[in-house]
This record gives sequence, C-alpha cells and structure tokens, in this order.
Amino acid sequence: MDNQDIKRAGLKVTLPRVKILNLLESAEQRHVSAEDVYKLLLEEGEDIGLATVYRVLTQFEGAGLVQRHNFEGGHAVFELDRGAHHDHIVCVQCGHVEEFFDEVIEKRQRDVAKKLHFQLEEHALTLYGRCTRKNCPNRK
Amino acid sequence: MDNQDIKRAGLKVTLPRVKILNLLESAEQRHVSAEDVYKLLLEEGEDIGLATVYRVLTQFEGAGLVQRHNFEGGHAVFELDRGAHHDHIVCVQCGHVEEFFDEVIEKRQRDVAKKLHFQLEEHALTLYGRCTRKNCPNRK
DNA sequence: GTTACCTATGCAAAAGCTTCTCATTATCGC
DNA sequence: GCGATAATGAGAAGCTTTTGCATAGGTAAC
Ligand SMILES: [Mn+2]
Ligand SMILES: [Mn+2]
Ligand SMILES: [Zn+2]
Ligand SMILES: [Zn+2]
Repeated sequence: MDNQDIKRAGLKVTLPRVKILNLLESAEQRHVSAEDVYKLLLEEGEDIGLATVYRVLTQFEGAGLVQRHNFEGGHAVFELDRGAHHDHIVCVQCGHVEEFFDEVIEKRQRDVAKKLHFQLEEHALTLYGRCTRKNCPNRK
Repeated sequence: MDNQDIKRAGLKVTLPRVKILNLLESAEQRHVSAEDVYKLLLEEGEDIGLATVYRVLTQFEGAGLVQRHNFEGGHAVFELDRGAHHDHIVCVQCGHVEEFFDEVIEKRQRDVAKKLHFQLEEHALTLYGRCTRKNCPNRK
C-alpha cells in the first residue's frame, strides 16, 4: 500500500491522503473510527480536518483500499483492506476486536442465499461477547 | 402479546404502548423503523409523538418484547420478539427482508467464540443481496 | 367514583455522527 | 512556472436518536 494505490484510484496524492493511509498501515489498532483517525493525526501534529478524514476514508473505501464496518454503537470503524476477508468478534466490555474466518459459515451463507433465491452480494457478521484478557474490566 | 405483557414489564398500559404493540403484531412489514411506526400511527389517526415511539420501542426492547436490528443505512429497525431466534437477508434493491435460521452457522459461531476465548453474548448476521421477486426493480 | 401520586407524553431543543457548501489552496500535466 | 481542476478546512446542515420539562394520564388506595 503506497502512493501508487492512491493514484490508481484516480485520486491526487495529497498530504492528508498519504498520512491517513500511513496511519491505517501502522496504527496499533487495526479498527479505527473517523474520529480516532482525526485525533491520531492531531497527535502527530497534522492539522487535517475531520471532514477531510471522512471524505478520504469514503474515497478509499470506494477504491477498495479500506473497509468500513458498522459495529454496534452508531459509529463506523475502518480498517485497511488487506485482501483477506474476515469477520469480527467484539468485546462488549473493553471494545477489543478479534478477527476470524470460518469457511463453513461462509459456505452456509451462500447456501442460505441460494435457497431463498437471493443473489448474495455481501454479509455482515459480528459476534459480541466478553474477552478474557487481563486488562479487560470484568464489568460494563 | 397483549396488555398483560406491558404490565409485566413494569410499564403502565397507555394508549401509545397499546397501539404500538398492536401495530407490530399486525403490520404487513415485520421489520419497521421508528419512523415507519410513527407514520403508520399517523395514518391510523393516532397522534403519537416520534419521541414517544422511540421511548416505547426502547422500553419494549428492554422488556424482551421487541428486537432491534441495525441493518446498513443508519437507522434501526424493530420487530416483535416471537421467541425464535433468526438472522436476516436483505435485498439491496427493494429492501425486502427474509428471515432464516441455520443451526450450523449458530454452532460455528459458538465454536469460534470459544476458540478465541470470548464468552459469547450475541451476534449480528445479515446477508445482503438481490432478491428475485417480480416487483423488485432490477437496478438500484 | 375520587383523590393523590407518580409515570408517561408531546414538543422542542440538543446530541452524536456524518455529509455538504463554499471560499481558499494545492496538485499535476504541460 | 502556469493554468485547469481537484482537494482541503471550517462551519453549517442533515439525520437519526435522545433528553428536558411542563402537562396529561394511569393506578392504586380510599
Ligand atoms: Mn478486521
Ligand atoms: Mn426478523
Ligand atoms: Zn474485553
Ligand atoms: Zn428485491
């Protein structure tokens, strides 16, 4: 993922776009909200407007560079599209996100769509539970 | 589902609550947004505020009478909780919703959560595609 | 059936996230 | 470098959902 990807998407290589792409590649959190991106950029000293963050993330999504997920809670989260489809399990206590891929689930989804006469385009599967990490608070 | 269910939830049996519950039972569309409910009530001549619709739906959800789903598109949809868990497939062209239940998917979800050391609480699975009903427009 | 208490309602305002408007600035091919 | 065109930033606006508050209504005890 480099500036060529931005160009290939028909977008000009601007500082905001480069910074956002770099951030998504290197952030310790793979799944970040637009607000997260905005604040992380501020911490780096980059004064990029929130509107630009939203615009760029949406453009990157359209270009296939980024994926958008609508977890519960009202705000979307974004992650770099690394090409490997996966779904998510989210801790309802600490917000920690793990990724998983289950071919059996994927196949059954295709079967369900077929049986119901739908031409399947995509799916959204998110599990919610409590993780067992040490730093996870044992109460909401 | 009758007024006793409202009482059992510790809520007073008021006209808005009764009307909304009846509407959810009899509406030809099982999955309706708060705005849908508001407008349907208006059509029936009931002058119930949108804030009340939101409040009542949220209370019904808390009482286990109603389920809330966050399909794509920003606004939540509600349906009467008839006790049988199911997931959804939504037509991206006409919005038509079908319900399904697949025990294999359910089991794999539990297995995934276990393997990742999460105590599974719930899940959201929605498939998106194009339905093949006659009245479905073949373009977005 | 009345009364009294306390909840529920309606309206408008506000909140939270996201998009849009528009004047200004930056990119990029020539 | 220049000019055409796209991109940006700041704030306003949009949408769904929530909240504050004065008023109306349901309930349970007389
Ligand atoms: Mn992911
Ligand atoms: Mn349903
Ligand atoms: Zn956790
Ligand atoms: Zn359809």
